[in-house]
Order: sequence, then C-alpha cells, then structure tokens
Amino acid sequence: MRLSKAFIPTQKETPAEAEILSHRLMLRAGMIKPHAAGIYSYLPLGWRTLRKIEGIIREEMDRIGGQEFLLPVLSKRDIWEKTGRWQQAGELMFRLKDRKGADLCLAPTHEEIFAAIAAGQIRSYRDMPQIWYQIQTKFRDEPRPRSGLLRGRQFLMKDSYSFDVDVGGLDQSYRLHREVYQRILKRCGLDFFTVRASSGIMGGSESEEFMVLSSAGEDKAVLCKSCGYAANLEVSTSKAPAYPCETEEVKKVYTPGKKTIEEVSGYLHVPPQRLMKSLLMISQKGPVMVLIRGDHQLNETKAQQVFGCEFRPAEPEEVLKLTGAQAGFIGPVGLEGIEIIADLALKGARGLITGANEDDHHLTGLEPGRDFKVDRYTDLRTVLPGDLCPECTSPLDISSAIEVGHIFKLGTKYSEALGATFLDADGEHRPIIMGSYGIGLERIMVSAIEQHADKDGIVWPITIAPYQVHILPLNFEHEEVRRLSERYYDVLIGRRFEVLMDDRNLRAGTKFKDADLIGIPVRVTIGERTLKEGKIEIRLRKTGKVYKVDKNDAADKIAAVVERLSAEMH
RNA sequence: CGGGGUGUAGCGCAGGCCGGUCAGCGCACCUGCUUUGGGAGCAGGGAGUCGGAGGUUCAAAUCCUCUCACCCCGACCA
Repeated sequence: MRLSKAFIPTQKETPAEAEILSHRLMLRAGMIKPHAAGIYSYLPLGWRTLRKIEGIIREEMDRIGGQEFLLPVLSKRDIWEKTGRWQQAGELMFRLKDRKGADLCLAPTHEEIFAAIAAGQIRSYRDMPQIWYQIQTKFRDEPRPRSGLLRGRQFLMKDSYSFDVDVGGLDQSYRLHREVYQRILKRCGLDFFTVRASSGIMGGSESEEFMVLSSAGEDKAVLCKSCGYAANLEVSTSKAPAYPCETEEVKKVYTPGKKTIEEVSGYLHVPPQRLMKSLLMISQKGPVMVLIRGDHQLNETKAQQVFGCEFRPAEPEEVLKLTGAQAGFIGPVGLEGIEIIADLALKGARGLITGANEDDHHLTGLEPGRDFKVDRYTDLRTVLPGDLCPECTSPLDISSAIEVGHIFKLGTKYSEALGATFLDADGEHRPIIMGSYGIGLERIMVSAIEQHADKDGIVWPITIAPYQVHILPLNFEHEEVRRLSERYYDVLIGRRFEVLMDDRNLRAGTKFKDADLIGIPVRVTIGERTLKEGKIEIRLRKTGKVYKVDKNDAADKIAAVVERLSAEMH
C-alpha cells in the first residue's frame, strides 16, 4: 500500500477521551474511529490487525478439528426462554421487536443457538465429539463500556463449543482448547497466564481465564511468585496471616452511634483485625449470619457457592426484627434459629469484638465456640495482598490483568434445556456434554499494544502487524531514492510480503513520526545520505537496531529479516 | 443506577463568574514559494446551528430550566 493513497488518518494530538495507552495509540494511528460509547468503526489499519488475529485463531482452531460456522446475530426469544437467560441476562441483552411485535435480541453469546443446532442434528454417540466455532460480532449492553476497545458494547469474539458423549470427552475437548488458546496467544505475541475462574451465569463446573498482565486490565489476578499459583480474585483462596490474640473475658461496651468497622476500631482504639463483621443475609433458604474478620471483605462469588442459592443483604427492618438491634450493632451471640457461617480466618480467634444485638453496644473478648456457635467455617473472604498462598504459603500478589479468553466446562445445562440428547451405545437417551470457549479479538489487539508500545507509538509483534515492512523514502522527489523504493516495493509485494510505502511528499521527520506511531516491525529507510555509501537501512521498530545493507541486494535482506522475526513468533 | 467531569472548526483548547467588535488560538486542511535524516518557514485561504430545546433580556457561547451525548470513579459484568 502506498501511503499517498491510503486512508490512515494519523494524528499528532491525542483525543481527550482516551485514558489508556492502547486507546490513545489506536486513535492516533488512525486504526479506529469512535461512533458511540463502546462502539467503534475499524479503519483499514485496525481492521487489518483484527483480520490477522482472526487468521491465527482460524488456523489454530482448524488444527484441532474445529469447524467454522456463522450463526445469526438476530435471535428469537424462545430458545433464550428455555435456558432461562431471557430473564437472567437482564439489561445486558439488546432487545428489539420485529414488525409483528415478536421479541428478538442481538445475541450476546451463542450457547443456545449452537445447542439448538446440535439438538436437531446430533442423535448418536457416533456423531461426537464435535467442535464448532465462529468468529463474529457479539452485542452486550454493558452497564459501563470503557477503556476504548477493552469493554465495548459490540465486539468480535471467537466462540467455540464442544459436544461430547461423556465427561472424559469433555475433558479432552477442554484440554484441546486450553492448548490451542495458549498457541494463539503466543503467536499473537502476548505474555499471558491462566487463572482459575468463576463460571458466573454460564453455569458449569470448571473454568479458566487467559489473562494478560496490564495496568489497564479490569480483572484482578492473584499470583504466587514462588509456586505459580494463579487465580482470579473472584475465586482465589488464601491463608490469612493469623492475628495474635489472647483469651479475654466477655464484656459489653457502650459504643454510641459507632456502626462501621472504622468507627468502632477508632473509638475503642483496637485494630480492625480484632473486630468481626456480622452480616445478616437473606438467602432463598432463609436468614444466615455471615462472620468475617474486620479487615476482610465478603467475597460474593464464594458466598453464592456456599449458600448454593441467591442471597441479598437483609433490609434494616429485617435486621431489627431478627436481632433486636440496628445493623452495626448485631452479632452472633444469643442469636437463635439463624444459621451462622464464619470465614476460616476466624477459626481459633480470640478476643473478638462485634455487635451486642443491642443498639449502641458491642461485645468484646469473644471467642467462637465458647461464646457463640458457628455452624460452619468456610472460605468466604476476598484475598488481600500479602495473604499467604494456599498451596505454598508464600505471600501473594494481586495484579491487574486483561481477560482475553475464557474456557468453560458447561456440562448439560444447555443441552438439557434445549433437548440436545443422543442415543448411547446401550440405546439410552443422554444429554450431550458441552463446553464453551471464548476469546476476544479486540482484547488481543488491545493487550498486544499495551504490552508492546513505547513513547513513540505501537510496536507490533510481526504476526499481527497490519503490515510487515514499512518502506520509508526520505525524499520521494529524489530520483535514485524513488527508483530504489519502487523496486523494493515491487519485489517484496511480488514475494507476498505486506508492504507499506511512504511515498508522500513530506518532510523526513513527519514520516519517521508516523512510522513509529503505526509501529510496523521492519522499517526500510532510503535516503540520500546513506545512498552515498551505496547503502540503505533496515531498522527494527522493537529494538531500534539498524542494519546498513548494500542497496543492490536489499530486497533479499529485508525478506530475511521479516522471515526471521516471523519464525521467532512460533 | 450513585458520584464527579466535559460538550465551542477534523483534533487539542481559550472565552463563560462580569451578557454587548466574541466566533478566537494552536495543530491539521487548501494555494503559492522556499525547504527535505526525527512532526519546517513565510504569505494567503477555507472551515464552527458555541451538543439540543425552551426561557430571561433591547441583546445569550456567556444567566435560568429541561434534555441529549461523551469521559472518569463506584455498583454491575458471560
């Protein structure tokens, strides 16, 4: 492509709305154009990179026997009703009506539709295993789109689904996907890791996320440097360092108006670790009191699992009715008929302080088991930095990360709801065992920029760069400069390389700045100065390393550099 | 949904409090000349319903009311 003819609207200044690096660079490099919150147009340069990513994903999916589909975006209500997600997905789903008034949605994901196809066509255990995938736009009306392409309301995803006859088959399909995702991300030049994750409203048993460390990321990953333990903060466990405490007498103290941990801890001059949060929850099975150490936070994902059902905090009237006191002054002591669940960090603790079930009073010196009953100890808290690794007891780190992929063992939730059953070898009807595997194309692109950029612009990994070679004639009016540039351009294109040539009649400085911004891995600089020595320059965007090569066999040298860079990515 | 911020030319912004030569600056763009190894110089030029609607006023970018959009923090998030 000749830059004189290309639509690559680079900008010197950064649009004010862009906060994160990748967003700023993509706007400045003329890759994307904002349309509405969380909705972007992809301009030619941005689209080329997305298509590169798409190509890598397609190659790798096909390699494991995946078969590509293209499913509809418009989807009718009934199949979503069958799995309960028409209600469950709530406002996240874009909904519309057709002219007859029938309900439709823009599909936010495609489990239902793929499962419905399987329900009709897969009838025998002989028809499996199957891996079906598509690369397509998803629509989700996010509560808050943000960070450029990181969380959009419309985005590209490769989603695949596996169909197996048994759990062993699912394990195999899941493992294939884990391996293929690792290959995809590696080929895209990402430094990533996997974490155990929550399966959320997808349902299912096991799930892992593919994460890229980045301060721009919205997820928090808990990492152990010494043993490699890694988990999403939502599901991570840890051993809390024990807080030293001694046996005390129980005393009731007057704490007028002191409701929060901070207030009580300040008023009584004790650290928050000595306090115990007593949280009254209403689950579908009835009221439950949850006990957490004062400096800890209740982890709702874990609580959900422990309760085995939906729950919510009790309303003020319910708190009063069940405990006789206002929230802030409640506790487990003397509480009858309410299940009490405590976080593991409280096991063996002594001298605790919590509400007395009497307004403006707290109890001190409490000991679980001695002063109140605990029906169950379990892990309920969110990990804090410095907590100890559950596997090797080294201190844990918590880092921000971008979730680029997520794989799930779904089981039979969708196949049962949609009647996707098959006949096994014994002639029995059984539901198909499904897995679901997503990977975000924009998130790969964003992550690549976040991980590979410098003050001057993007530094593309060659596998996903919009072009491989950027020919930069410094003065296109100069005859020899022009002649050589045209020659390399033709030769390289003839050899199937992807080449951008800056044939614009601009000053050298402008061309350099644009080249750095766009970030093509191999730059070929052709100027009068080095031509006097009979040389041209090959410069690597990543390292800044310059090779001066003879002007007559430069094309071979350029090709060799591109091939070497590409080979390094496998 | 709660809190905060911003809407003035393609991009970045000033002006707003104190209504009246107030439609402005820089970049980008167009023309010409000079320039050509890290975002050139000079001269000339085009471009904006001041987010929208209503109101106050002789007069509104500026004051008032409503509204829309975008960004950030939080809640939420397959």
